[in-house]
Amino acid sequence: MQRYNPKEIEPKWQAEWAKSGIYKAVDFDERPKYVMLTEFPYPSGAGIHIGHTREYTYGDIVARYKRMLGHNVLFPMGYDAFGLPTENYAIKNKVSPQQATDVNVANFQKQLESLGLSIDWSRSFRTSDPDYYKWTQWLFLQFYKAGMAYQDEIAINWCPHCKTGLSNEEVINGRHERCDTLVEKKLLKQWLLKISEYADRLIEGLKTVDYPARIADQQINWIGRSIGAEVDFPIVNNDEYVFLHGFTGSPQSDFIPALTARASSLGVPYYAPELPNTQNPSVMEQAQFVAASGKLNENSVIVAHSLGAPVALKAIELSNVFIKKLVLAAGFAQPGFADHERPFEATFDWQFNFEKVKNQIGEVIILRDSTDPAVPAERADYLVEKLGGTIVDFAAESPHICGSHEPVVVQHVFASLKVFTTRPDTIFGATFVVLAPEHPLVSSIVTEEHRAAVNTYIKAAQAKSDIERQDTDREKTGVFTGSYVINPANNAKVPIWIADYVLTGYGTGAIMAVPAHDDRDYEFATKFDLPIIRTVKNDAADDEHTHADGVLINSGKYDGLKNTDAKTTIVDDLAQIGAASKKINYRLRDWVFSRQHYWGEPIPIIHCAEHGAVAVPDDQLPVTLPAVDHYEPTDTGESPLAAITDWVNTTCPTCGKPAKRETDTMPNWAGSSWYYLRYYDAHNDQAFADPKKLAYWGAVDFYLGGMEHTTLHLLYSRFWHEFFYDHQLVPTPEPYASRRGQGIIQAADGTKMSKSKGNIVNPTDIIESGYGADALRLSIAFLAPFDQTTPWGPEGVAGTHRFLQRLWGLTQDFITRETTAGGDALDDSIVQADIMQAVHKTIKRVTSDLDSLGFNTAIAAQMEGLNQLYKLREQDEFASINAWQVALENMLQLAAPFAPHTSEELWQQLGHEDSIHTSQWPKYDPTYLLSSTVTIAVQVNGKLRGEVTVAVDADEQTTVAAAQNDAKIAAQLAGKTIQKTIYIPQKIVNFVAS
RNA sequence: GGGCGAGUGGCGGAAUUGGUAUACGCGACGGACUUAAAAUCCGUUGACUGUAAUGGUCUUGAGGGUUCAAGUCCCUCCUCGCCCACCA
Repeated sequence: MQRYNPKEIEPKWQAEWAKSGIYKAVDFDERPKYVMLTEFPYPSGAGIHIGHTREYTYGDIVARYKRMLGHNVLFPMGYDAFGLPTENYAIKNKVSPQQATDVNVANFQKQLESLGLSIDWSRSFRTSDPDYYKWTQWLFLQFYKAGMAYQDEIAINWCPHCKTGLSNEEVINGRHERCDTLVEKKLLKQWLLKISEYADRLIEGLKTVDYPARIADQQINWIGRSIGAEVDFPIVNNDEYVFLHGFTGSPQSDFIPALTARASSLGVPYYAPELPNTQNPSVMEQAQFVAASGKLNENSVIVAHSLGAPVALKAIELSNVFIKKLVLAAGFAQPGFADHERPFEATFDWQFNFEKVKNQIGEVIILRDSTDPAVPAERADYLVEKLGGTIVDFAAESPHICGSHEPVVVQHVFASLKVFTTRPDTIFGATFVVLAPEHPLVSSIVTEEHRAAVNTYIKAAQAKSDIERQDTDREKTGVFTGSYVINPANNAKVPIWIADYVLTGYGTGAIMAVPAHDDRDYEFATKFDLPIIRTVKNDAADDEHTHADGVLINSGKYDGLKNTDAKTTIVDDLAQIGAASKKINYRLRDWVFSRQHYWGEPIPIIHCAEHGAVAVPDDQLPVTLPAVDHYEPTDTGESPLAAITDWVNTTCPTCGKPAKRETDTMPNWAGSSWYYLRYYDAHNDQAFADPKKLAYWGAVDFYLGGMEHTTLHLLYSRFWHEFFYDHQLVPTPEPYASRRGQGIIQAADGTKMSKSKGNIVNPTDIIESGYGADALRLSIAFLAPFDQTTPWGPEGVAGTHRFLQRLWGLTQDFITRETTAGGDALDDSIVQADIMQAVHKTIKRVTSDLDSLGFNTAIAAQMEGLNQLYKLREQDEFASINAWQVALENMLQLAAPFAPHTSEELWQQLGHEDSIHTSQWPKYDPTYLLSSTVTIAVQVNGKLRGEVTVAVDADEQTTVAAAQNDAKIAAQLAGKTIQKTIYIPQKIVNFVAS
């Protein structure tokens, strides 16, 4: 009899499998396809750890199981090779990152092979291969060409240790997720991807895939969709308004009353004259009238409608004063008014000293109505040409901007502060507003009296780290600006404060503070003694997540309304006067895509003085990394590539003139955002993958990975894939049909495994110690449910090793048995049935456990089955040869996904020439499970008092009688009357007695 | 503060729709084999109790409830883990 020696059989079968290629996935095969994907590893210098082993063992078990069920399984593996750790390792060891990667990958590959994984290595690649990153660059350019990749100078997260910018997702609790360094803010020109444009799609798509709730919830939470409104709070200032009506108009016509109403509510001075001879106007006469009014000065905001425009321009020219702002609504300064007989043209020469007028106006806004039948669109272009300023295109309430509200006009006339709120129902309780210290309006609204205090506060806020600023336990701080806004709901004048509890990056960077219904505002109001007005009775809703049925109070005409209804009603009403609009905000920010490091994919863009950022043409891809000696990161926010002038200097693809390459590289999340697709066609040099192969393999059937990637890689790759789908690059809207996260393995004491604690267990050591890969795989899979975090120590391997030895021993005993022929001994029929029952019970359990990813219980079932077979062996010593042969074969097949080497070896020793791994998964036969008797638990008053064995088809009467007659039960029932008998067939009898 | 999940022997963990709690394994203890140890094999192993029986009582974080019957369902509370977090 051979001894069980995994050290001998494991390498033997690994070599054999590699030779026969049984794990190669076949493109376009007729069997149903199954893509089993596990996250590819980052090839660090440390080699694989126990977490890799857990993930890949699970993946391999599923891959092997599906293969035996008859699927065309693709179980691929590659390397996520770009990134900081390799670069750091290379710098430290004075080798190139390419060389370091070669060494590390070779080591990983060896270790992964020693686990006996059924990977199709022919499809392997590294993200740092130019053949691969050519397509990463090409795909980036698809984003760029679609306007989804853009450059912006923004304050980004900067890791001072790694000397690179980071995305929001890479910052955990204010620290870089990789090195735990406190993140700083740095103003840098960055490439960004517009992931925020896919916010809704990323939420909606989750409904179509099979993800556990905790993964879906985490992504939804991260995207952070908030439904609310933007509300304009007019700023109280020293503006003085002049409203000039148009031809045949008056201060009562069109939108002028809306303006005067707003001005009165603001309590600011305004002048809205009736111009002379409105039915037969002379522009010069009207302009002289305005100029002579004495109402024009440096605080003037002039609003002119239609013919009021030339009147205003001439009046400014005549008055010789500087005015603050000019708003022209459907204005013009040339002849050609399509709708009238133009009686005024004769009285006006249409000659302006535009040079002079332009210098007399601070700000010009030209409102152009797209539905205007009277004033041609070019009139506005002419005005901008002569006066400068900006054109605002919109569709008016009534053509030629003659509506009675015209909210767009109102918005552009009065300076206002935009806030975002999810609680517009509480607006009557908004007793102050708060700006983030970085808000762009701060410097223009702060009064001289408060400027010094405000500046001090802003400086202090900037000096604080994000960690400090986001510490919720910190006491509220803030400073008054001296300015006020008008609450548009009740026209109350409320103060503007600055405080760092308002964040610049979210919403509008400004809030309306409702201390009665928001904890933070309450804290602030209490500290600075600001008024608190309760406006919703029974309000349990501090944010949009809860929807209590509160009723409005202290809210004017809205009193008595349910607050959930008031949210809509109030916004709708405010929208009427241009003071609010519905708005959805997301916590998700655009993806900062630039890294200032060498070891990454160069961003394939060329900057030309004339043509700006130009995409590198497809035929010039890949833009390869230059081979250089020095590539250390700089502290300046500039990539080390910038110093390699030979590489940086190039020519513009558009004009051929000298130009410079983009020197930032991509984050290492880039290569991993599409790698699964490359496995479908790993060596294609014409496309990132052949569309036919993409169509054949489709979505990944099962993607297993780490929970820590939920809001990083998993979210990023879904975003890329959805974008690809929209651009007809991939056949499915979602990349992964099903996703699961495996649990974390902790050290035996329940703490995190870490280098510094020295409690890391190296899987290779365990394999080489003599236990072998099969025992290691079993011990990890047996440990706990696959998605549960659990402590692990190598002691468990001894247990699964024993199981394999027992499996080995029983099979060897059978092979070397002394009984030869004559397996049809007369008395073996009962044992034979027992053998088959034990095996088929095991087949049933293992199969259903595998279907539900119950790896640990699938192994327990096999152990129980084997224990039973050992007991049965004592009864017949392999007399029932045929039954034993089949039983052992089935047991080996059940073990095959878990212990591929041992099962293969024994399978072949039992006489098979083909691999067990291409054999067909055994099916359980229910007829073997039938038993002639059944044991029934008997309770008295709900307490277990005994059990009886009855025929499986015994009826209620027989069973209850048997239970009652059982000695123990009879003793319990003595002296009691049975009130009720509960009978559950095949399971239980319960006597209720007293 | 918000979201999600979990509390079962010394340990990892089992337990279809409520229906024999503690499967399977580790560890521990006892025994066989051995000069000895390892390995292997056999046995015991939730707690208390002791009338040693085919015994009794208790036991799934705590307390209450529903039910013939609760680890499982309901209510209240406690503890732990993960994710998010001054996101308006």
